[in-house]
Amino acid sequence: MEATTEMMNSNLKLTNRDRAVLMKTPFLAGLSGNSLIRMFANMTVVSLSARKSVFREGENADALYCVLSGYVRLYRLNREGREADIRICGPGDTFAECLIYGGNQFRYNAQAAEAVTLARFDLQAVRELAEQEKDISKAVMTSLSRHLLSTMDCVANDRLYTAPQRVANYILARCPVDGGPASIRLPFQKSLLAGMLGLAPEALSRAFSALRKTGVTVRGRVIQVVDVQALREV
Amino acid sequence: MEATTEMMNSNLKLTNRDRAVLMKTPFLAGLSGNSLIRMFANMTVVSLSARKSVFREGENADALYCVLSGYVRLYRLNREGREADIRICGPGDTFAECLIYGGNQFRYNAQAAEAVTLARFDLQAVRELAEQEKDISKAVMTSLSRHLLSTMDCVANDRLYTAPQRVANYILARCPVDGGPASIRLPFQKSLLAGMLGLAPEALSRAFSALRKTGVTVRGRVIQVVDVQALREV
DNA sequence: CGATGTTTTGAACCCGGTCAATGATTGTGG
DNA sequence: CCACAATCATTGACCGGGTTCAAAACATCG
Repeated sequence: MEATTEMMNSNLKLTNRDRAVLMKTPFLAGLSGNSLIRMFANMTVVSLSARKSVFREGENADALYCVLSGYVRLYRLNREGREADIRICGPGDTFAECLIYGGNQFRYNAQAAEAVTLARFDLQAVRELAEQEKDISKAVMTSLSRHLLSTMDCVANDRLYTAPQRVANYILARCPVDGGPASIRLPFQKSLLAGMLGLAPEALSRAFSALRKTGVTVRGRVIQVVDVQALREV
Repeated sequence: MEATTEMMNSNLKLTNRDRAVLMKTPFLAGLSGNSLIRMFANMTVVSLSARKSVFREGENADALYCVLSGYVRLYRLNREGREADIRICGPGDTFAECLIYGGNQFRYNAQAAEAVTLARFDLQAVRELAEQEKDISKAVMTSLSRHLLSTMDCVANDRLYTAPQRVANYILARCPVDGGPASIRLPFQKSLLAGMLGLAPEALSRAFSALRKTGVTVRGRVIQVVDVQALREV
């Protein structure tokens, strides 16, 4: 709408790093050279600054996306305008791929949680490619399957565990070691983690302080765990 | 384990009704005659009485299922043994299809909520068919997409709405009319609906009585709505 | 008509949301 | 490089929705 000078929707060439991310996603990994070329032919690179909208619920769906860098929030609104995150997509994650065979409208809002670059694939083109090339349909199925399993995990986590337990699960899933001390660094702001776990930011804060007695210390984005095994007991 | 005399795991012929259900699922609808025959060749019919387990989390995944009649609960357990439903599958629903390209172990428990008959498809055989036949891979993608969208709906519902609102949503989604009075019949026990909405049975009961003042009356499995439009305001 | 399983209701409790105020970080322009 | 603004994170107080446990009312089925 308004003619701002800030960068957005600019079509750029892939950097080497972006290209490496792209090749490792389930969505493109394992494609033959030919399929890869055809996918790239229907791809554009999109850069968005923080808080910009990628698309909104109800809009006509013309593309699916793959995150190259940064994080994207998928969320839905209720009538009063409260937001609930459905998924947080980071580098390598694909979103809106469920629309290849699932309808023609976006079913949720997508917003850049920070500055992001995305690979944008034309939906209709991917539909046609998936019909023709077996390795592409296989990649779509793999991507959909993973995505579905993780969303089912999300439902189960919401329903089974309390806030401190969900935070502990998150930390444990990212700890490189099986026992003893560990340290991880959050790849994004805490408010984003809160939404991802289905919590208000305040609840995440309280969960962290509740975990202090289990040997979890948080300073900025760095989380240190005294004993991974002990955290597993929570 | 024990040698009971009750019917279970008996391989039966399809009834006409079961066959009709099967042909309308996204998983088989739209298949060519040839693909259909090959799918049927890898299918067996399984009957289970209420509360019997179809499979358990962690078991080696060798099949996917399509519900022909009755309802199946997909749920997960926490360490203390509390259960949380992830999905309720009714006639025409497919489950464990995410394992075609998503791993070799069941990721949740599946249990017959009542007497059920299921179509059981060998997972490895479907994998191979999906590689060969384009219409089969397309059916798999369609099924996965729908399933994913509905699971994302579930996350959003859990996070956005209160118990009475979720119940109202459930009723509204099943009301044949847009306004005025309506009446629907629950296809299963209330405790199953409770789990489906992420509630304890008591909470569902209270939600129903909270909806009385909005013109919702419940008698047994029959739910009557005075004014559908009014219910939409909740 | 008992016997078993299901639903409802009541009471107590607790988790997490909301609001408000204070601290900590980050970013920006002088 | 510092000072200020803006955003983000933490903490406290409060409240409400939902769970849990226990008991009573209802259904269902033999």
